[in-house]
Amino acid sequence: MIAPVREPLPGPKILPGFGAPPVKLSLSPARNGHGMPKDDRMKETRSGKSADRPVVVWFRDDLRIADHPALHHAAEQGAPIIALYVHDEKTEGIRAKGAAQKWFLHHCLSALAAKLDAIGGRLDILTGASEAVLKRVAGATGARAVYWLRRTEAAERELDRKLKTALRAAGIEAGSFNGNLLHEPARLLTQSGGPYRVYTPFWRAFCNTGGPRLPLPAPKRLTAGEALKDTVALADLGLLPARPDWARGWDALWPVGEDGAARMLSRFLDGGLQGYAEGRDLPAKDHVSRLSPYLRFGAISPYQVWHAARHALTAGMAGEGDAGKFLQELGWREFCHHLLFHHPDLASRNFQEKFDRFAWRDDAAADLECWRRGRTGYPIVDAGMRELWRTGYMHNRVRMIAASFLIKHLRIDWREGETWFWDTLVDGDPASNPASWQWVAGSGADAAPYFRIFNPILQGEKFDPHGAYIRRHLPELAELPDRHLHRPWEAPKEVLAGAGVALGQNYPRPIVDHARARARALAAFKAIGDATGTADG
DNA sequence: TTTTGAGTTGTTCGA
DNA sequence: GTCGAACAACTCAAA
Repeated sequence: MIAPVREPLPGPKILPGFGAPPVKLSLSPARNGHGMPKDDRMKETRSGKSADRPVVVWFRDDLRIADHPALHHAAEQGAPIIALYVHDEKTEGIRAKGAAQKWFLHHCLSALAAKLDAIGGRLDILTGASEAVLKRVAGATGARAVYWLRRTEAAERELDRKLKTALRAAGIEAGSFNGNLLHEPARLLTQSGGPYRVYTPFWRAFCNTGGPRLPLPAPKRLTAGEALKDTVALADLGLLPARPDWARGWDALWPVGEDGAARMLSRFLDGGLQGYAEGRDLPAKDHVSRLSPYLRFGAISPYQVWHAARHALTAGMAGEGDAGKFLQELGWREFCHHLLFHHPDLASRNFQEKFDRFAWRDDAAADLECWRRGRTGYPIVDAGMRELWRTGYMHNRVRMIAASFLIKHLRIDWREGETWFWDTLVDGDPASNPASWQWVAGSGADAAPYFRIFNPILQGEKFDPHGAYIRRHLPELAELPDRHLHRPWEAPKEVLAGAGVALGQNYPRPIVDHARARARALAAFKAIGDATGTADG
């Protein structure tokens, strides 16, 4: 069980605006489907023997050495390797990482550097606009090739496309590999040739593709290329919070890098997977994998996770139902990336256009702040928001409850919630975060029906029946008996006094009444449903 | 082409 | 207390 960090945290770290304007992109042509670059031709335009010229491996959201097709391919060639990370805050349209993500990123980079060191390599860090940096490095070192793993975000793909063109024009091989996704979003399509919009058919189609390849081994030995000029120390990137250090204690929650990911994985397979199908809904229990931030930064690959779970199943460590449910969660990660790939403005724009008419409240700043701080008066919501604030993580079931509350009870635009999660979650993911928020809002593909409005009281009673999760994160309510814990405002005065709860003082009264909020939400959703309706009430 | 069945995670109300 | 139906209509995927 992971103990919470009791450190109170400071105000908002960053509140970026909603995403940059969508970038128009041309889809790259079909690839060969084997994770290999589609153009492997060697180009000899520089002097010197090809084998002496270094290969640049550009690390991005794939901070590992095992099961890394780009590194693997480079290492097989025996050339000196320049392992490069570019801290890019310059390229336009690339979404700035949230504060909690930066903390996680820092530690992944640190761990990757150590991993590379141990096999004779070296991680170099540079800052600047990626395209310019890569071109400069490739030119200065006389690199023969640059390899990387593909990403999903539109601006990043556009960057990669431009870089690829520029490198090839300069006679340098440019190879992109698939290593972060189990499927190729451009290739897994419906029979009519379009992208999937519904999860179940997507998953069925994926399962019919024959299953993911086996993970690649980490290289045993590398030769590091010559040191680069102008490299930056990791500590100087400013990824860690300084004063106050709101992440104090997080290293106990999140063991770093690939080794940390492996520990999390085996902890989960040993203890959490058995009973996952039911246990994953109980936030007080430890039946979730907590692999999301590691997958987000590529400290572990989905191939490694997939095969580990399959192995646990065949070894009898888990039942078909439990393992299947867990694999499906990997499937949801794939589906979210599928959606982002085909809908680049997923984070900024309603997937269903009719939601552009939804009557979000624009005078709700105070309620939004209550939600962020975990002061809504609904214990399960507040416990989740405090868990997020203190640990950089929130249990999946509680994410849905908290998100539903913001959208439906407070009628605050889902993009406000998405932005907050992006900044505060260590696993803030460019695909999963917006896709999930749209799913809850009902504006997404394959969305929840409009009438599915979580009752925060019932959800608490159902999934945290003894309040262990609430007590953990809301110590001010810890002494309340179970039957009043999920609705303290209904508790008799003497019970509240006996538990040391002073409503309105050390714990807030509900900021909205559930029944009324539900009725208003239903009306607002109904209003956008009318084809001719104008949702101006 | 047309048709058909289905769609992650809920709640409330009345019998 | 338990159970089933109602809660919109629509769009997607596949037959």
